Amino acid sequence: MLDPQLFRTDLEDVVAALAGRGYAFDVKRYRKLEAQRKELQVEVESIRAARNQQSKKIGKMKAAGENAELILQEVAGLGDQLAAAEQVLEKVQVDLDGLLHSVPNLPANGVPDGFNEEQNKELRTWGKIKSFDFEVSDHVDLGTALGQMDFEVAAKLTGSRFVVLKGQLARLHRALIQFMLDVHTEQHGYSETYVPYLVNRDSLFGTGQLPKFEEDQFCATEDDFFLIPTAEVPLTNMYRRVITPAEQLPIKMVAHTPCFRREAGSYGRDTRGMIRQHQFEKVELVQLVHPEHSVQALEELTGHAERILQLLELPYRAVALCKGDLGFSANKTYDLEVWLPSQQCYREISSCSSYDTFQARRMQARYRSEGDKPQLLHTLNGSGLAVGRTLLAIMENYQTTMGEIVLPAVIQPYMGGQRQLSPI
RNA sequence: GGAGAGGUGGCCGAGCGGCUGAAGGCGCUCCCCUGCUAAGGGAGUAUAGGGCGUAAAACUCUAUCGAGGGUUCGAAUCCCUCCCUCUCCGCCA
Repeated sequence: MLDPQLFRTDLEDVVAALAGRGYAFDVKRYRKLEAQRKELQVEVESIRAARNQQSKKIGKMKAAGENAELILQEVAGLGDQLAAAEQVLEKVQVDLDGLLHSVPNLPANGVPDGFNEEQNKELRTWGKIKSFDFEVSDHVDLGTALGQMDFEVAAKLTGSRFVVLKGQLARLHRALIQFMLDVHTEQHGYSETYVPYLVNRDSLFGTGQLPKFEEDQFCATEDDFFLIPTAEVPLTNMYRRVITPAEQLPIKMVAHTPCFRREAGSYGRDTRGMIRQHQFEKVELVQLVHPEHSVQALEELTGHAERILQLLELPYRAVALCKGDLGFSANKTYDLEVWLPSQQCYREISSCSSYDTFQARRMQARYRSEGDKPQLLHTLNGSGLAVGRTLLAIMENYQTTMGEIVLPAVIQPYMGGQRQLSPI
């Protein structure tokens, strides 16, 4: 969330910045609630102060063996007055919190203007798009022909948007995870972390998925736990209500987890294949940094994700999301999009974002420099990479006319030296 | 799942209805003393929110002793619910 102080001091600027990303802030409602809040809070606190003072007096009188009857009667009325005022304040505070909690982050400097995907800005492309001298298949046809990818049996087990992988393809899927983790831990300085896949409401609130996006989450209602939509949630929330000594920053963590998303509202999109699933694997990078370093950190983190694509020799491009395409909590996002021959276009395979203090404020994740007060730190994260999409990108980009899949050199050691996948 | 014990400040630990934002100790910061080291003396040492302030400070109010409710003029202290930790038993990958 944004600093409530910012709304009080720079309302105009905040509203303008929000309009830039297509968010209409209800200024009238805010002004009204904030005015009420202020008045009521002052009232409640002054009643409370009066009561505390009197109660203390009663204590002292009783200790001295005096009769406190008179004051006691006087104070009795305060209790009801206080309760009534508190109730009204509570209601206003809840409304105000609700309003502020659903306000998205402000775009960072330099984020391109625009309200939708078309206005995102391509920054660079990498790798050579292969030309095939035969009709390319998509990963569904390739996987089915291999006899190692089965959507129908997954549908029987659960429903749509799930997949079963078998044999060498399942192994490749696992190998990609190992490979990514190895690169990030050994070359990029991330600390490997294993985390819960079920989290509570506080955690989802901390990273910004709640309260606004509850319908996108899978909930274990019995316990009020949620299946994580990304490892960002448990990783970042490890530092919820923690004050980290400044010299321990940056904190860099990497985790492989499954991710679960209901994909509500995307019923018609990417219904074929592994692009959009309810369950998928991801290797996630998270950094907690000193505010002065977050701009640089986003560039680095994005580079770390790009490194995986480069090592796998998959053509991709990097895109800066425009203001209107930013996620709720992000102030800046770079998407990495991998080339898919079957679709003749680039598709998202990684999303790297910085959040300035937006998540940190919700989580109260802070750092402290020697002798200073605790300050909110900055959070960042990015996929390094989405594993399912990496798998299908390899299948499509490395297919042969015989329907085999040639394995990128770096992955072969993880496949027992095997050099290609062939039909079972 | 059964039985028990607990959750207090950076840490240890007292308190079990008022004078306790919280004794005492450790740690940390500053000052004094001692020619180093060790020891000693003194002061300070939470976080968040509000009001007032151009800002910082100062001042002032409020909240916080696992979380949420309740009793009371007044709750760290009494009652209820929940969460977490530990010990023993059972079960289990």
